[in-house]
Parts: sequence; C-alpha cells; structure tokens
Amino acid sequence: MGRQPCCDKLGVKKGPWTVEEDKKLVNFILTHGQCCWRAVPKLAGLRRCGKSCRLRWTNYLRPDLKRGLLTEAEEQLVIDLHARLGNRWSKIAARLPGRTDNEIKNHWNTHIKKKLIKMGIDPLTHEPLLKEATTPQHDLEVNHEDESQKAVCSSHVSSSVPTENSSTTDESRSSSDPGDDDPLMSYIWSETIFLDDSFWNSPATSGSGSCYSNLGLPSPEDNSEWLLDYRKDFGDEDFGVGSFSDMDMIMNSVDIGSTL
DNA sequence: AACCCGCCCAACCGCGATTTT
DNA sequence: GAAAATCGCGGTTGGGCGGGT
Repeated sequence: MGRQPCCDKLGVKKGPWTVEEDKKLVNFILTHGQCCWRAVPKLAGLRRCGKSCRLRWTNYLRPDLKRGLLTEAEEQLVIDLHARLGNRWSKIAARLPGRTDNEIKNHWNTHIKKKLIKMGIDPLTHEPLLKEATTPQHDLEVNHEDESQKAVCSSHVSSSVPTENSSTTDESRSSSDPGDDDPLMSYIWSETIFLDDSFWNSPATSGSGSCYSNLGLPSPEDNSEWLLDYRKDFGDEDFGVGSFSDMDMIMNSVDIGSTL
C-alpha cells in the first residue's frame, strides 16, 4: 500500500553539490523534463534524494533565474507583497520572475527586515513599531525618521501591488550584478544545452512538454509579453540564460521565434 | 598574521497538503 | 477510506568569505 520511497535513506549524499552532480541533474532535466522528482536521482545517476534535486534545480540550476542582488524595485515589490501575503515566499516569488522563494526569503531576513526595523517599521505587521517597545535611543531614531516612516508605511501597506512590469523597471539595476559571471553555471550550461543539439530534438521537447516547461520557463504563447518586457527593461546581458541571443536561439530552434 | 565577528546564501529539516496505491 | 509516500513550502542552520581589530 502507499507509494514507494523516493530514495534510499542509506547512501544518500548531503551537502554542497559538485559540478559533476549539477551536470548530471541539468542533463537529466533537459532530456526528461521536470517530473517525478523521486525518480530523478536514480535515473540521473545521483546519490541524492529527489527533494534535494528539486531544490537544487529550482534554486540554482534553472536557466531562467536572475542572479545577483534584488533591485530597489524588486525589493519594494517584495515589501508590498509581504504586507499583503505575509511569509508566503513562494507566492511572492511568483510575482518576481527569475527569483526564487529561497532567494527572496534570504533577502528578506538579511536585508529588508533590518531596513524596516531601522526605519521604525515592524517587519511582521508593516505598522510603525510601538514607541513603548522601543528604547529611548531607538525612540529618537524613530522620531528622526518619522516622515519617511509614514511615507514608507503608506507606500507599503496601502499602495496597490504593481504589475510584473513595474517590478522590472529599475534604472538603478547595478552593473555589478553577477548575472552570467558565475563560472560554474557558464561551464554547466556551455556543456549542456547550447552545445547539445540532441536536447532540442529530445522527446521531452515535443508535444505538450515543450522545452519551455522543461526549462521551467513559461511558454512563449503564455508569456512572450514578460520576455519582451525583460528584454526591453534590462537588455540582453541581464537575462539569466546568458543572453537574449541565446534565448532567440532557443525560440528559433523550437519554431516559435515568430511569436516575438 | 591571527583571530573574531557578522553577513550571505545554499542546503537541510519538518510539516501540512496532495497524490497514489 | 486508510495508509503511505511525494510534493511544496517556510523556517533554520552552517560553512565560506570579507572586514575589522
């Protein structure tokens, strides 16, 4: 009765992923698509549990991930969404294309939370911190920033949630964004997708399971808009896959480039 | 140079919801 | 319908790294 265990508890490797493991996982997902995580480790030849594979893929290996710090606009959007949704990181991440729930959660805990506290805003309720609960020193600080605090509160709590497009408009997006600079990712991807034509001809890329779903990308039929917006807002070099010339290659290779 | 400390983030853990048998 | 497993999410941890002393 019930299902089979996803993996043997014995002999399952933990800890940081190696380049070899990453390559195996990427190759497997690209040829078979994202499904049946319990079967992935065995079929891909990995001594990991399916859960770990899913996490590695969604948080690090997915080609549509943006890398680098969240922009001011993204940060603002996260604050807005958090005010409405609370700690539902996956829901918040769904509004920020290319960002993972883990990434947003980390950013919230390490940056935004502190920022809000410093501004005298309770990161949980998004209301001004109670003065009774603050130290005299903090009190002064709160008074100092009273005006900005009010502005932030009203902006955070009462403003409407911007559209995905607005989340991507940020002229301050820094040039220091690591983007495609990660040598590991460059290596993995250079050795897998774009040098491996078989991927695009693989069974998983035909029929209902297009390469977009395989890559974790929205299908162009559904989401060519956001892709265009990204291209417009960030330019080619800021897109996670590597560049839009790569993306064009993907599009063309599956004969949907005309939708752009 | 050595040590300490804080920051960052990838990965793990635990749990509830969902799915499968 | 019950049991057992997967899936997905949110919370937490721990190791690497850089800056300060």
